[in-house]
Amino acid sequence: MSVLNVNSDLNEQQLLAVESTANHTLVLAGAGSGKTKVLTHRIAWCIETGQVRPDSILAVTFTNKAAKEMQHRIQSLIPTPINRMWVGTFHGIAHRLLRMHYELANLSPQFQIIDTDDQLRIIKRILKELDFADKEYDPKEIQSRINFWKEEGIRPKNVQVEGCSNDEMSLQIFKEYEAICIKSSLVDFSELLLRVYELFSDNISLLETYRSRFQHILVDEFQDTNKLQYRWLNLLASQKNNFFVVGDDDQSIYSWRGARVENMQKFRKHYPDYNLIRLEQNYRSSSNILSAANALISNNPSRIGKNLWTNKEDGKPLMLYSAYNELDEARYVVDTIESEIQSDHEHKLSDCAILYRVSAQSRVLEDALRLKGIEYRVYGGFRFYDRAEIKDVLGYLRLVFSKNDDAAFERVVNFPPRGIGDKALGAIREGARSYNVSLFEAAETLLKNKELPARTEKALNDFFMIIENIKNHEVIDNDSLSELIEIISLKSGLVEHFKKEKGGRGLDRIENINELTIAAKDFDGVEENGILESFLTQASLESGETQASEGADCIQLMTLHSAKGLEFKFVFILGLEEGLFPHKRSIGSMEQLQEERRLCYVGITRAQEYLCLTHAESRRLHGSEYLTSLSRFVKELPESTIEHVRIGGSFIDFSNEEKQSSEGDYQLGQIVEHDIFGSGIVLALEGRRESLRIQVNFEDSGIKWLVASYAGLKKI
DNA sequence: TATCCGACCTTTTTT
DNA sequence: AGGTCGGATA
Repeated sequence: MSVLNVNSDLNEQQLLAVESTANHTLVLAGAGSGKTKVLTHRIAWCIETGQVRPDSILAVTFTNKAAKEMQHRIQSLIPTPINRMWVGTFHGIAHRLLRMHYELANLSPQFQIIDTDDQLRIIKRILKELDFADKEYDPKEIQSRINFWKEEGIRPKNVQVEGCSNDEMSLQIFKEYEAICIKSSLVDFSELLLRVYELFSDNISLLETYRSRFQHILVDEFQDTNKLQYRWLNLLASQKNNFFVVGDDDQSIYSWRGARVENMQKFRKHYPDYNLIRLEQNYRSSSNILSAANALISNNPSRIGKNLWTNKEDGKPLMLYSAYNELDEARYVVDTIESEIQSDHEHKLSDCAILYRVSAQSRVLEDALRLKGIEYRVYGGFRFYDRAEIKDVLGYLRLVFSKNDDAAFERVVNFPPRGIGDKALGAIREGARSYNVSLFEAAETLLKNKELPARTEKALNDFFMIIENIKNHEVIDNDSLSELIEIISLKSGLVEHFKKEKGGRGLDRIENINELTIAAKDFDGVEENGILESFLTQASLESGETQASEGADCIQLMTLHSAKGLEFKFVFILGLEEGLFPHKRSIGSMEQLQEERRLCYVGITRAQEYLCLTHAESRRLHGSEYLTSLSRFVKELPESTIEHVRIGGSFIDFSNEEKQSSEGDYQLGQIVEHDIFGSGIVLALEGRRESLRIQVNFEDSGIKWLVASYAGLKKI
């Protein structure tokens, strides 16, 4: 099929984008408007019309999944092999560049990527060593502070401290952290990006090489780029390069992890000759669903602005169900799936998604689905390579690979427990610092010099024996990674340890280790150096989406965040209540509230034919029960698109339960007045009757916890 | 050194 | 409710 034919099924706007001849193009692509289609067709078109060779194209995405899908879709459009094209995530591409230019980037050739967990471990260790223990500092907070700095492109030497003691001490940790990373050749996620940025800005000739190599740079989900990623792209994309970005400001839902929608405005400023193309025809949703989405998002004042339209029929109205509580809500959703969807053989279970704001909401649903024997799959949550047992095995693997991997040493030296506690570890760290060697080498030295108590000495010797044992096997079968992992899981005592774990949890873990062995089989028999490296890289850069049930036909459960980019015939959005959605942590700020609204917009626009919204009048969350009020987002939807579902017979079933206490007098979001503090908004309720405590955000006096029976609050 | 118990906290997630 | 963390205890 020729590309011209392929392009013939594009609409006018899509075609303009695909064949845009401007050097810089910003495509404002509404939900369901064929964003990926435009991106893939453009690449296909560029190659096929002979304008560009695949290896002068750089296409950047945010997830590995998106990268793979893009590659796949392009290849299905054109016969030219595209494996020399650079398609990948920011991190994947950065990693590739650093491996190629490690010397210029001041890295050792065998630098290791560490993940969030390893990073936190290092920070905790630093805190302990610097004796910050007495102060109430949260390692996680420091971690995000450090990553925030890095994502701003800031090194410790560039930090401007403004007399804030918290910052000062974070800076001290930052310095120490950087020293450790340099010493042990560790690179964290934000470091990957920052290094490449510095690599390019410090080596103009290298930058020029890549500028002329990557004639075309394309970016997906541009609204999700952070500051550093933008600077990175901006460096690479000179005025001469062809820079093509696709994004939707209305779907920006990741500002909390550094995404900057403003990058879309920046693009317009940096590339003034840019060509702006709006994709506004929606091919996904029925007209009712789209009207609801449009009405909702129009309440956000700061938008670039676009209006999605469709030539589809009105379709079914949106259903709004008012549940008595979260159990009733789950029951209604599951019943509806059973009666409306499962009964019709035209429909597959996988056409159907249940979306919610917080992952804690999935429990009740899972229970209800299991009760009915309906297959389901929960997306997100724990990722495969993040599981503790997987990281344990990988820890051994890393240590076998490199003695100098301190993070791996710490993880594994006393796991499974073999009597090397804090004290022994402290001595080893001390030794490592004074001899300026790795922990592993320090331990060896301590052992040689007989500086340790007999018990520790024996334990440590055992540990070295294990590592030695594993290594010997490696020599025999050095082309079988899966075998090596099997040997590790046995010799390390991990499997034995997990077998003893109570509650069946351990068997799951062993199962996961087996899966890791299977994943490693892909690398078996590859006659190439650095197999271990590439396996470890895959483990740290990819989340391991390979769940057995992925292809199975089942109901899809996920948070609204993880639903972005997907579409389903039937969508249920649950928990439309003030305080839950919009979440109470976002209610206080205009910016965050707008982001919640965009999240709701993302949710609504996932639906093709059928959309059901629910809220529960009473909800049990974190152990206590709250009375709720309907989400403002529902009130922003046009009444004409909504049908209210009457509460079914099940209401009676629940009325037998213990009656709600009078805590119901207060609702989240309610305005109250206090004699001294003035007026404020109820943020949270806890306990009941005389022990009921209320958290109120007072206009003048800030957030306070009050005991309801003493406070004498007046409802307004 | 390992384990158990109570205090505390609780949005969203990719690399 | 359920997980994590730190201190106290075996």
